[in-house]
Amino acid sequence: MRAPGLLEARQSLAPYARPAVAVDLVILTRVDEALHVLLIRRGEAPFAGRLALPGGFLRVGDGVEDQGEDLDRAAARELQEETGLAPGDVLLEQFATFGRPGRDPRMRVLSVAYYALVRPEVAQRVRAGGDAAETCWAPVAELAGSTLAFDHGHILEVALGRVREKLDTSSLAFSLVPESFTIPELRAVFSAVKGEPQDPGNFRRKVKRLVEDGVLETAPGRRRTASKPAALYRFRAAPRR
Amino acid sequence: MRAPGLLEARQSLAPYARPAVAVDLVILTRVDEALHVLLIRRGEAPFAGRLALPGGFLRVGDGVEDQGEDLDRAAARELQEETGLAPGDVLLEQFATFGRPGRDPRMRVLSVAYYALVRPEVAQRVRAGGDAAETCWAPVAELAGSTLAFDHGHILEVALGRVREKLDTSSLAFSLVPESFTIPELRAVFSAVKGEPQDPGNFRRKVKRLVEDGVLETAPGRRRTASKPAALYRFRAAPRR
DNA sequence: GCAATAGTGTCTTTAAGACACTATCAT
DNA sequence: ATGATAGTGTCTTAAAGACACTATTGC
Repeated sequence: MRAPGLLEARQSLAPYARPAVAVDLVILTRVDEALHVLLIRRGEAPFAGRLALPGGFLRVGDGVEDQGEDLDRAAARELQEETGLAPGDVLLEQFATFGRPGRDPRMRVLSVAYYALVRPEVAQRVRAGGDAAETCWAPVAELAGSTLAFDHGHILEVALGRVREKLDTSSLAFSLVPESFTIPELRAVFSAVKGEPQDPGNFRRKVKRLVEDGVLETAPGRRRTASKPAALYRFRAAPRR
Repeated sequence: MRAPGLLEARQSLAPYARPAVAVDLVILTRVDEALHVLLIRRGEAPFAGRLALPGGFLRVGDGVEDQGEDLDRAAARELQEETGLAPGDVLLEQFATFGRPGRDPRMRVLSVAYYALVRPEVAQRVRAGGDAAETCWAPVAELAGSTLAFDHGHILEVALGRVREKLDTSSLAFSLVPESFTIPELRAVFSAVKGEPQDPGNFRRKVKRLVEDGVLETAPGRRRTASKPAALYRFRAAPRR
C-alpha cells in the first residue's frame, strides 16, 4: 500500500552505501588559567592505548518507523554516559562534521562533533565513563606534541578555534564559570581561551558595561578568598549586542 | 587473518543501523541589493512540486577498501552537477549538520549542509542541473512565507545567520563581488547580507583601511556605469583582523 | 546643463589598550 | 602591619555612526 512515487524514491536511495555516524565530544573546562579537555584512553584497536575524544555511535532505530534519536540528544546521551553530567549542567553545541575517508581505518565513519563547556565546580563531579575507560582532564596548551587517536587532534583544534571566535560575541564564557561568579573568575576564562592575560582594569570596564546593558546582574554574597573578597555577578539573558 | 581486537571492534559496531547521509547546498549570490538563493523544484515525492535546496547523497564506496569521497568533495561534486560551476568559482564551506528524526519521511537522513557564495557574473552562467529539474534564484528576503521541502527553510535560516556572523570578521564578502570590484559593489553585498543600507562615506572609510592594511589593493581600469565611473579594487589575502 | 553616482571631510560617540593608583580583606 | 588581590581613574588611540558636502562622469 505504498504510493508508487515513494517506492521509486526509496529505491533510488537504496544503491547508496551508508556511512557509520558517530557523535564526538570536545568537553572543555577551565582549571586556573588553563583550558582543559576531557580525554579517554582507548582500550581497543584501532589506536589502542592512545588518548581520544569521548564519543559514540548515533542510534538510528530501524530507520523507517523509528528513526532513532536526534543528534543533539545523542550528544547529551554520550555526555551523560561518559561523564555522568546531565544537559543543563553544560553548554552543548554542535560545531562541525568530519568525514575524511580513512579517518577510521575500520570503515567509513562520519563524526558529528560537539563542544561541551563545563563549569569548574561541575567538572569536579565528572567520573569515569560507563565504558570503564580511563578518563582525564588534559590542558589543551600542552597537547601540541601528543597525537590523539583518529583525527581527534584536528577536531580539537577546530573546536578551540570556534570557541575562541564566539567568546567575544556570545554568552559562551558564562558557561565556564560558576552560576555566580566574580570578575576575576570571568577574566580567567578569557585569559585561558585567548591564551593571553587580560588587563584587570579594562576587563572590569567591559563587565560593567554588561551590567549596565542588563546582560549581567549582581548576585548576593561575596567570594571568600585568601585576600580581599570579590563581588559576585550572575548571567541574566541574551547574548550581548 | 584479522587481529582479534579489530574483529571485536568491528562487531561492536555492526549492531548499529546507519543513517543515509546527504550533502545539501545553500547557494547564495547577490542580485542588486538583494541576496538570492538557488532552489530547485522537486519532481518526486516526498514534497513533489515544492522548492528545495539542491543536494545529493554522499558516496561511501564499499565502506572498507574504498571509503568513498570526502564531504567537501561531495559538496563540490553536487555543486558541479546542479549548477555547472567548478570549485574555484565559488567559496564553499560546511556550516552545520541536520539530523532531526522524521525530517525525511522515507528514512533517517542526515544532511551535512554547505553554503556556496557565487560572484554575480558567475551566477549568470548557472544552468539547470543534471537532474533536469527546474532551478531558480529566489530572493531570500521574500521567502518568509513559502515553506521549502523537508527542513530546508530552517537550514537556509542557519546558513544566513552564519554568513551574517562572518561578514565582518572574514573575507567572505569578497566572494560575492567580481574579482575586481568597486566600493559601491562591495557595499551592496553588505547591504544585502545585513538587510540594511550601509552609509556610503563610512563604508568607504572602512574599505580604505583595508587597502592601507594590505588586505585589498587597487586594480587597473574603472567600472563603466550610467554615471561617474568607479575605481576598482581587488582582494589580496588574509581575513581582516 | 543636469541627473546620477563616486568620492571627501567633519563632528560625535563608543570602545579598546596601557597603566598608575586606591581600597579592603585575611593573616 | 602587610601582602595580596579587588577595584578605580585617566590618558590615548581606533573605529563606528550620522550627515553635509564636492567631483566627475554620461547623456
